[in-house]
Amino acid sequence: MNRTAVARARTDESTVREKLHAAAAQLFARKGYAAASVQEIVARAGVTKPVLYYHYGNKEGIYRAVLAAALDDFEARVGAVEMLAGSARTRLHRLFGEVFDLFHRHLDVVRLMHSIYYGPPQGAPAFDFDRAVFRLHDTVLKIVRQGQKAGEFQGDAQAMTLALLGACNECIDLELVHPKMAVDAAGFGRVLDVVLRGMRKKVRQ
Amino acid sequence: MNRTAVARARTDESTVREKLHAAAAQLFARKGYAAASVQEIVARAGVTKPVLYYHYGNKEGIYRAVLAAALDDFEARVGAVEMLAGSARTRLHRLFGEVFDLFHRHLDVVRLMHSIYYGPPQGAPAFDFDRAVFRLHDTVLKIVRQGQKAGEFQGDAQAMTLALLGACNECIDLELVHPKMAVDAAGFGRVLDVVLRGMRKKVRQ
DNA sequence: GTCTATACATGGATAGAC
DNA sequence: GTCTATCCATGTATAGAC
Repeated sequence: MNRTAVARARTDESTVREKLHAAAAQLFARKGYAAASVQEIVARAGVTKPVLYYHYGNKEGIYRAVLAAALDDFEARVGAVEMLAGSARTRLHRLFGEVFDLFHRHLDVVRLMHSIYYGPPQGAPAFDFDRAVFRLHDTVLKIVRQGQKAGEFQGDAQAMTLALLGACNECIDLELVHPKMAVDAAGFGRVLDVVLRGMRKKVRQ
Repeated sequence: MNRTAVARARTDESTVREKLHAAAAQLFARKGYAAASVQEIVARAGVTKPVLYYHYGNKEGIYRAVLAAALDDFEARVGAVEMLAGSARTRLHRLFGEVFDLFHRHLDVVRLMHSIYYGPPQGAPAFDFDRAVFRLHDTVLKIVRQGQKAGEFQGDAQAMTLALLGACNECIDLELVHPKMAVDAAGFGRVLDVVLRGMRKKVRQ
């Protein structure tokens, strides 16, 4: 039984790094980069300032660590759904269902990323979100094109991709701003279906 | 010729209030509320701090003035398009065309509002964006329902409204983040058409 | 690795002269 | 109405002891 295992076994104690990471994630998400102070982060983690600077170098360091961890998680999810079988329509439903669900369970982090990505740089260090965003975009576009080749869809692939992503973003945004009025997974499915209906190829009846 | 007219006639001089307003609008939009300092605002306006506090009370005062002016402008536009004639499809195209165009010409302000509305409260005073957002949402929903009654559309009115708004937001967001890849008005029209196609009622052929 | 104490900068806001 | 000078709180970051 080494030292790490001993530390892990204690009461509810995780390592200091983990506590700092968790505290920073919550505060950055709830207050934004500028408004979340180092003082508050260390207070919530139950340590003092030098501990944070020892482990993460500076405020920017722990900020990057938090964002990177969240994005890695997101990419792993998308990657997992990417290689499923089935019709293009089914796979798009699965993909967006997964994304909707993931965002739904991490609204705070989504809110933070959203404001950093789309909003003015609020004194926050630049961070590369594009990799993850492009990943999702390209995955959707790929499935749409496969659907075209298979004769499922017709129309402008880029326009269809944007319409699909827009439907997803709109439902997430609604949840961010008016949780009471937000749609659930079924409601999101109906919004998605409006778009999918506009994509499908007409068949002689 | 009164005193105001004389002041207006001078070189490029507008009133001090107007210069402060313009400087604040730019800086809030480019840096966010917290990161835009009073010092920078007054420097850009070519005056000193007490002037700002004399005219607007405090930082929050000029911030509210900037946002209120922008929202009033937006609501006036939506109101103007609201009472047009034509098919539901045509009116939706006109409405979103107007909104897309307006946002396009004020990207900085849109960016600011976006981050305040969807993002974490970055130390910024609370501000009521809901009035304007609901206004657009309700206008779209109303036209959609009229389209249903007229036999133009079929389906879930709420889902269709969200799909339309999502298409619009997606194109604006794209412009905010990747101007190079952004779609123009025609491209936006195509995205809108994907959704509208999914809304329309099938006719026997 | 973690603490106390502190240096140092910035930012919001005001007093008081003009 | 506008200026100069200044107050004071907060925030990032570090020195140095343990």
